[in-house]
Amino acid sequence: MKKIITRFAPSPTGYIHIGNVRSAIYPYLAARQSGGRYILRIEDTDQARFVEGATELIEDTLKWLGLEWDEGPEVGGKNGPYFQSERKAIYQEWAKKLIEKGRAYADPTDSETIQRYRDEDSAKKIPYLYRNHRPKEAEKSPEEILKTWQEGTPIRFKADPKPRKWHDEVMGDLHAGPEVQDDIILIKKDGLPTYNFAHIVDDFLMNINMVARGVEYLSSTPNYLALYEAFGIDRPLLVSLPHILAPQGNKKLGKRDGAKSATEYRKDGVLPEAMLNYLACLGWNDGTEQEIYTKEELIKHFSLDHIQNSGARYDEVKLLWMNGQWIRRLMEEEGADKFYVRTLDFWPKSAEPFDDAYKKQVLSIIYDRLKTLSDLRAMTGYFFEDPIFDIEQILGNKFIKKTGLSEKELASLLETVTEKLGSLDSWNEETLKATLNELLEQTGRKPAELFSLIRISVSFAPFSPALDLTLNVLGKNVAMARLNKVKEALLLDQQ
RNA sequence: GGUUCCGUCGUCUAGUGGUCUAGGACGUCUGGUUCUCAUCCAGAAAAUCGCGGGUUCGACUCCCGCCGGAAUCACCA
Repeated sequence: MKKIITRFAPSPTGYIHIGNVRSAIYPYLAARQSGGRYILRIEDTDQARFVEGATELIEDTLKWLGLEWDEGPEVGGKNGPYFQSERKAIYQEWAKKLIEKGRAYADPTDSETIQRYRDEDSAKKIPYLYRNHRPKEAEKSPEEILKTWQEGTPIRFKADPKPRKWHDEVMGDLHAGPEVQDDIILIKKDGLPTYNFAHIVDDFLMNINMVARGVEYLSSTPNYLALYEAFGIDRPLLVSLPHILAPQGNKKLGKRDGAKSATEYRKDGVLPEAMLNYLACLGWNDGTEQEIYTKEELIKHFSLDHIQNSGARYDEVKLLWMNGQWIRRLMEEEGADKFYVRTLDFWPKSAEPFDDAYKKQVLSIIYDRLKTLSDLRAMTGYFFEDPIFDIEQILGNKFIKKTGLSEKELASLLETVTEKLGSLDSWNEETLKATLNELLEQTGRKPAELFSLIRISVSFAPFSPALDLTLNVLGKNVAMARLNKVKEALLLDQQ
């Protein structure tokens, strides 16, 4: 297999939201699968849109997802620098090569004039193409252009418009006519290159042989092809990635739709394994019926030709399902000790004074009902502090209502319970399970009735793990105290 | 408007001319797991494969037309 050398080349204009993370994931998988290289390059040529700290945000996302890069910021590499703003001289040198070949020119036309061309063409209802307005300076000799060019004057490509065909690894065989090929800007007024030019140069110098990017670049591809041709260099494998669609409508998912950053999901208790799994499988599948993939499995099974060529709708519900799957899987594979470390930021405040051993116990009986780690906050409160006491919650419970028992009778039922549980010398899962079963027999109540009464008395929660497990973790003292409190309240309320 | 791309259950998808009276997953609904919620298990509903022609003994799969959706037409990436 050919070694894929590819890159993720984001612009530091803010966080990368989940709609864009796929264009980081797929090249990573392709590179790792082939034993190639994955390069991170920061495309910061637009000074106006530059956002302080955005690079760190991007790096953070990649690290969180486990997409480590072989070259780029922090790690360096032999083809650096990896910030385009530091490569200005390189682009200018390469632009000059094009001038020498007679394929580029310095264009002094001011923006008002350009706008006028646009308006005129639009009034005439003909497609606006700058090459139809090519200035006389374009006809100067290369020597003359090189001699007089100075920063401040943009450099434009001299298009070679003709029908072009190419192959896209996702979209298949594509073609375009000359009407989309134009004299694109190579070097801007500020001396920095445009994306259109910079990525061509960088990809070549960094030996990149596969470029994956969103479909929005499809219509610019003929211009890129013309540039490769003008330089006489081989083009890399081209991979167009369809957009991820917003939950509503047919537009691509964007920050306006509330598209969160990948790392925002980390705060919400989504595991990176689940995020990676979900995003990789949104619009890709290996032809089998497998749904859950580890990173290693993704690397092994990934293939470009199984990437869907239409947009995929983002479905947070499925992401959360997948996260639940991963929580269970990791708990069962890694064990509570190891998995517990991942949950440290997600416990309710009331859990702070408790030791790790106790929280691990809670975790191990509650993990299988978590969708996100942050569910811990809402679901475990009664393990750490006495729940808010509300007698109505007991009387209003549908299972307790079903018993048809009066408050006095409920109190006496609880009396039986506390007596029996209170006499337990050894408080553990086995003895509790046995005792609860005995109580069932002794009282003649249905499990739903008796257990609901006990459950609510100790938790005041709408649900809890199995009763024997819950009681065991709470411990005898806490459980007995709460049961007694409810019992007394029922008697008091009665009078 | 020009150009280009896309079109299978509500959603993500399998499907490369016959094994498709279209398979899986999420979601929904039903039942089971001698307690709740969830997990797990079993089952159900859910796609005239965008529409219309053609090629073929046979088309979701190939061809043409149409319709619908999207992208792009910057000194942004």
